[in-house]
Amino acid sequence: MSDLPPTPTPPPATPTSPAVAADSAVAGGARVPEKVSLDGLEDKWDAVWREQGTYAFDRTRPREEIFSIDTPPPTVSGSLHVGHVFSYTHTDVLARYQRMRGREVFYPMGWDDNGLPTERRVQNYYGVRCDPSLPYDPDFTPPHEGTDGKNVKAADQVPVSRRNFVELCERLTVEDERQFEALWRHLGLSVDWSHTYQTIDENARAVAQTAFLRNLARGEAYQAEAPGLWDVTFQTAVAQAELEAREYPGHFHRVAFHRVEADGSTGAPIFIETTRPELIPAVVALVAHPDDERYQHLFGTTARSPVFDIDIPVLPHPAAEPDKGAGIAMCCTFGDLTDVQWWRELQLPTRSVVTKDGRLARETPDWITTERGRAAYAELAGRTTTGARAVVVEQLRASGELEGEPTPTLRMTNFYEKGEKPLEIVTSRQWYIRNGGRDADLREALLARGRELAFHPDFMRVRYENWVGGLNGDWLISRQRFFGVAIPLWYPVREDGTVDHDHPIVPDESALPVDPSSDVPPGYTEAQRGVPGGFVGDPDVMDTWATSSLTPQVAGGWLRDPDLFARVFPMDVRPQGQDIIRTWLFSTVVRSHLEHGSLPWKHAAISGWILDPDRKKMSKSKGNVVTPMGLLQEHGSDAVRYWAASARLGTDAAFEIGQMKIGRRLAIKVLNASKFVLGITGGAPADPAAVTRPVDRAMLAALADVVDAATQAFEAYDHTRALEVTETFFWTFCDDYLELVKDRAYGGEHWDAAGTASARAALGLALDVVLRLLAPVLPFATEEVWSWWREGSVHRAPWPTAAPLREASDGVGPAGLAAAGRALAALRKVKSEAKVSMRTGIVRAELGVPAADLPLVEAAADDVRAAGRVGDLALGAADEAESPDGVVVVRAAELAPTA
RNA sequence: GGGCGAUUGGCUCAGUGGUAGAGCGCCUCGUUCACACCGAGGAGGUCACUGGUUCGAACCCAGUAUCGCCCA
Repeated sequence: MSDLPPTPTPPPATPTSPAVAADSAVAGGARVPEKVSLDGLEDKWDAVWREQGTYAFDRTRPREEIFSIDTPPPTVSGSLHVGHVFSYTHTDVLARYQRMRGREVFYPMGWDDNGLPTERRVQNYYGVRCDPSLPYDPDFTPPHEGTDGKNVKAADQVPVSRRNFVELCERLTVEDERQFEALWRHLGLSVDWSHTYQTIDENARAVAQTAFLRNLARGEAYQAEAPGLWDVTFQTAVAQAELEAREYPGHFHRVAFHRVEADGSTGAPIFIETTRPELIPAVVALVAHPDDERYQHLFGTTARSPVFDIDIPVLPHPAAEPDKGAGIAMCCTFGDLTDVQWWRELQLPTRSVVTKDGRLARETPDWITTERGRAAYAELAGRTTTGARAVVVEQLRASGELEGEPTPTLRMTNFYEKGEKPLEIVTSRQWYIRNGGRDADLREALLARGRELAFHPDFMRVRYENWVGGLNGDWLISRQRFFGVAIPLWYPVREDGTVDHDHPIVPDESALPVDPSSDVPPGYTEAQRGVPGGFVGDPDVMDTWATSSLTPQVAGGWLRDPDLFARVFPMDVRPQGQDIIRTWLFSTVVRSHLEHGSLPWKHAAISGWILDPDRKKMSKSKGNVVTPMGLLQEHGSDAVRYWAASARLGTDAAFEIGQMKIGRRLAIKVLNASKFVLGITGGAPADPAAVTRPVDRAMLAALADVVDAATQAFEAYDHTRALEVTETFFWTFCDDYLELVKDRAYGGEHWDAAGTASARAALGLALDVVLRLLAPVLPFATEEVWSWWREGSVHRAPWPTAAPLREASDGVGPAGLAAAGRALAALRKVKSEAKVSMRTGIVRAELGVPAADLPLVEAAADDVRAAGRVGDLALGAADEAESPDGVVVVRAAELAPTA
């Protein structure tokens, strides 16, 4: 009985509503406004929810009663767009359902202010730039406070310490966060706003550094000097997950290498094709496929490079592609990842010419020994790769070692996702965390975690598996950037002034977070920074994903609040976009697996894209974004939420104003139908035992089925199905049931009291249940109606169950409502085709009802007669011939004369 | 090149073996006694294509095409 309405008590005054003064109190205690409206409900109810702590998380509840959500922290320096509203609504709908099911929902909100976007924004807003070598200045005042969007030139930016930079970031993002919070509140997210975090705040830094140090202690984090992808614009190493392959135009150059005979003389040319002739000075081998007939005789011999006269071996390797170019390739250190593979597997020497700024080394390499080679290189020194390429092509042409003219080509090239120049491969010392990319056992363990995780929709798991299966190295977490969580290490400086990277100095966990550029390691003094016998701080920061991969720990209070953490972790669900399965989702699984030996959550709810009308992904760069707040204000939050909730997880959805209008219509209908029902029942307690009429019982039986279907759908993370079945029922309830019972529910002398009581009780029961079913999607309209006659929030009311409705329907099936509805439709059709008002009376009508439905319609005959305004209604059984489609046939109807 | 998803009325989408569905839009009409941010009725589809399995296929199987995304 718990979800039947309790005895209503007078609702509390709601001074926030100007409509209250005009409320009309009706018998039974309901206070329904004369005129209902959606306008202003967002502000009204946000204020009430805030004041009442409706969504406050009760941390005393045990783990099994808690539903915890690992909310995606939006990037605060970016702007919110419709896609955010879309996916965050999916999460909120789920949160509200779980809350009504009795789970205490842990629903925090984070702000992602760590990383490159914020770095750029702070630079421009305050006119500063981060220089980690500087000491912290507690009295620093930035040169600007907002620069109206103008960029401050790098030369004019004042260098500040990392700690000062972080402080400015926190200052700047306060305003961003206020605006985000205002939007989320307006949208109706049931977040507990006392649980917020920033990915750069002290707690997040402490968590990220602690996790890293523990990875280090267990051998899961390590440093290596190795060739890696490098962005020459940002001058930082880039991880595999940040790659983006793009088509990039170039030219194939057919270039002659030369066979070196046993006596040292050069012989026949060996032609290779390359798009990067400027790397010829870095050549270390020629490589062909071991089975390639054309080059069998060359394997094991020596070849000499054009122009630079570098002698190199000709070697077989299966990664060479016989049908690509000439089938034999030059291996340089390093042109691409295949070069790295050859270099590693064939144990070739390292001859690097491209430096970290994307230019060729200024010193002529010592492996170029001939005079013409050294002269040629001198012309390249210090040039960009593009500039050097043009020079080399001229040199090849001059020496006759270029065959024919370069032919244009378009090939896939690796870019940093935020970069505009192709990535180079540069050797540097970097930190890595093991992620299974170089370890089959770990990879298998992480794949098993993927199978353990419930993806919604399930097929999204494939993306995880593809990514994990395709990893070709560990996770590179160090970045040569300035703003971010510092790598919490120092290194001893040897007496000769060189840095001893092999013996990092580790802070105590209790000291975290630390900034090695301004904090001093244990046992040292600031005076020893950078001097022989002293120390230096690691200048790098961690990849932003190295912090984001710990959002469950950051939000859940790992380290700082073990009691809370034990109650919320592992979390129940991670909601996120499909685009960051390989980054955010995967890296979070890695960290949790390594640190906790478990999944970070049980479910992953993956939202799709928002597509514009041209089926293109909506994005800022395409200039087709809509301001979310404007959208909410124009259509109403419930309407926009309805649109979002109409799209299933994992499915791309069209940005459709029309769908929002439908949502708005539904929300208004909820207000109006509720007003009507409460106007009749007065909000009096609905007694299930009073429901005696078959059609009333049938309606409740149908509603019971809807409750089951909606509940089942929500449990399967299918909010769309839940909404659909509820919405369909609700419209039938309004269009057919309300019309059928209207007259009887009003009562009057021609109705017996029991019939009127039955209708009123059924209306009251149904309204109560339907509001609760719709509450997750339409939190404002349902709360508004709830407040008219109930105490407390509908969002803390228990989710309905079918059993009490079935009990009230007393064994009557759900078919009676639809059958009576079809009879009513037949009468409406008569009027519609006669082009008369629905209020027109029918003196006499005879309906042919399919035999199976006949008893059902007969049981509701009084209601059908009243709703159709029929004086004399005759019902007969229609056979297959008369009604082949099972419709109700009008055998005869005599319309009353219109007034 | 590999993988995943999609292809159903003008539009947006449901529908996983048993006589094609919804909403919007459209057409016709009505109405202010819950609802004009309204109501009623109607028209409209050989379910992308080709084979196959089956008594029966939008649905299962094989292949093809187109679109989108992910990975090479």
